[in-house]
Amino acid sequence: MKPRNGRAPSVKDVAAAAGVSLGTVSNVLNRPSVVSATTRERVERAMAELGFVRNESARQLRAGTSRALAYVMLDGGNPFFHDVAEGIETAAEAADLSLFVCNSNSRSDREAKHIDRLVQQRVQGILITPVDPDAAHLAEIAQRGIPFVLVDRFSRSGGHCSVAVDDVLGGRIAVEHLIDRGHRRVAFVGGPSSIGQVRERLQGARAVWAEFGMPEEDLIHLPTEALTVNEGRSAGERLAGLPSRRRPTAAFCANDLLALGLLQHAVTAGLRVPGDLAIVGFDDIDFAAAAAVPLTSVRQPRQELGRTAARLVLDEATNPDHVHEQATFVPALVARASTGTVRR
Amino acid sequence: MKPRNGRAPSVKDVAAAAGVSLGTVSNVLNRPSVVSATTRERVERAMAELGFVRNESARQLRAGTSRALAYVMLDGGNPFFHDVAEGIETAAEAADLSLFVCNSNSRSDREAKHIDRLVQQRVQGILITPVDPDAAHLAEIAQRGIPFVLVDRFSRSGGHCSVAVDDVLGGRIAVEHLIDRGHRRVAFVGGPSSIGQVRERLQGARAVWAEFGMPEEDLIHLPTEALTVNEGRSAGERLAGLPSRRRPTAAFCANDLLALGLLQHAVTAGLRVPGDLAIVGFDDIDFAAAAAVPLTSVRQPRQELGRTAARLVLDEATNPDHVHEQATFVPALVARASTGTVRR
DNA sequence: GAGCGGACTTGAAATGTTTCAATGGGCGTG
DNA sequence: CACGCCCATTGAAACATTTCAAGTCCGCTC
Repeated sequence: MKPRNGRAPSVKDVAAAAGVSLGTVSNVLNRPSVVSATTRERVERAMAELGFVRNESARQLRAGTSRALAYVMLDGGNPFFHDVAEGIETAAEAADLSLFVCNSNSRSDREAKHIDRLVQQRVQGILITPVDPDAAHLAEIAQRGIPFVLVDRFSRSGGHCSVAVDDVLGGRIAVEHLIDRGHRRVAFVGGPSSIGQVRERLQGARAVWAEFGMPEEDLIHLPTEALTVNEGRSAGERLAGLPSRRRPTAAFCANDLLALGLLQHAVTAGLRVPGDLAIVGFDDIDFAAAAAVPLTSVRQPRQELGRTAARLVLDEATNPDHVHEQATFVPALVARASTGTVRR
Repeated sequence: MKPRNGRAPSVKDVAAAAGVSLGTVSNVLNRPSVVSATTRERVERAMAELGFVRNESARQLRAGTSRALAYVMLDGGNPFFHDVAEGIETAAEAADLSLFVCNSNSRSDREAKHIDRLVQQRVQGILITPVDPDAAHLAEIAQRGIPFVLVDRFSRSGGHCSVAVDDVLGGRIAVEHLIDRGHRRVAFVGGPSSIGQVRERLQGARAVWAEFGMPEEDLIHLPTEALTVNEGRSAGERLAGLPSRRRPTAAFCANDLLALGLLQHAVTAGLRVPGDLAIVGFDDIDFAAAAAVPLTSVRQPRQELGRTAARLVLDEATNPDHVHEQATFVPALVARASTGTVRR
């Protein structure tokens, strides 16, 4: 490799070094089959010697198309989103695209900023788990004609693709499992209810509760400010503070982070899990199975969620006959020790 | 906003709509102060009407400089790296740069592919926690003149900046803490030893063990294949399989994921933690504190690691007098319940 | 030996910005 | 009224690539 002289070598430099024209170098790069073996080799040697690397900006500017997809995730601290991102990356890799992963950290302004940049980059498509699925800046993406898929959220309008799990059903199977195990007083831990997921999981829980003829007041909603471990702990405190006649024997948490926090508080407070308090989480992140008392959880097919979302966005990007699709997955209960015993 | 007609509007379209020249539109974008209030307003209105978004490729091509930094992380499944990424993002945001986060997942080929793409994108700088700090493709980045910082690894050669924690010291304080708590037989859980971190933490552990005059064979190395929860569990099995005279009363794990796996196995096997087995982890990820038995861990200043790395890479990118720097942070023990009691 | 066809290669245009020297217009000053 | 100055705007060049119509060369056939 030649010593750096400040400027990165361009196709022009390569062409000069190899004694061919610009067009030929470009052909070596993009249609190697049309150039003869001997020139190709000469050009490739020149590239190696100069340390040539194609300038993607210029390529993109001329070709008009970028080689990247983007995923804007809601909470980088929640492993669930990582697993989704892995699924997307798998699909992107297969399509020979880069994936830019951004993290909005549940902040709408950060989300908007990321989107802005991605649109400026002219990414081929945007996958997003939004802070608010009805936000104006989302509609703008679609209007702009950028392929775009909601991940882990439903599209109310049908104006774009979405990929999600049936959360109402998820709530149902979680609570049905608890009823099955003999619990007659159950807490639902989760909030804020501005999050659609939370509302729907609670709705499913209430529906099945009623169907089993249980009194409404025995399904207690413990609201939280966010879906984090910390909030789970604090919910634990509130739960412990309830008068014992009203205290639930089981809790269904809106996600695994809450459940882990609640579990920790319970253990610290000397409660046995599941003896004194059974716990069900949601998402089935790896840490759920790895908790000191392995956590029963409602599994979402995380990787597949990501792969499907990527498939949809690519279809929208390349297929002129694309029709928007709302992919729905069915959640499944994974029973573990945290709900292990049947109450007498 | 006008209806889409296929092509995204360019500065040329905006100029035409506003009745000004190209240059003026560009000035509105880049040096708003030099253009008069009335024209600026007219141009801005035209932009809004047309839904104009600057084409970043073209900007970058002409300006010669990108507006992005990249972090290639080693293991997206480990929250530690997330926290580092958050630190980097904070700094990037302050400098008004985008951050591309890539995940090599400990695979050298994926790492190389990511780097390749980043170089093609002409990112301003690359931060990386590499699979192998001596890999050839790392040296190439530097040769190419791209600012570049090793994160959570030491630069042996000094040919670039690095940001890391003193792992030998980390190993020392972990084991000293255990000795302090009265443990006389301790396991070191971690591997593969191709990872520098693992070697150094073990080295620190051995050093302090010897200094306290403990017999070498009572510090038992339980090697693992990776630093994951699963490997922690399997180490737990091997540990339980040891004859009781040789079985350690405490384990120091090379990271928190291992420690969480080990903790889980111990609890499942009916061991009390810390009564029967004390556990110390490393990194102090949030899940460590959130474990059912809160985990004692050696804390690394994760966010600060990231912020410092970003600072260094930006300095290298902008300051002609930049000198490479090896930033070293001091780890600190965070004692929690998993090592709670003093053995008589 | 003229003509033809195929295999490679060339050269120029085009992509959407930024930059910067040059231009124009208005206004105050002498 | 001429001059000079300043402010705002303009127009063209430059960035590194891709694309594609046109060109060159070569060997083969009749």
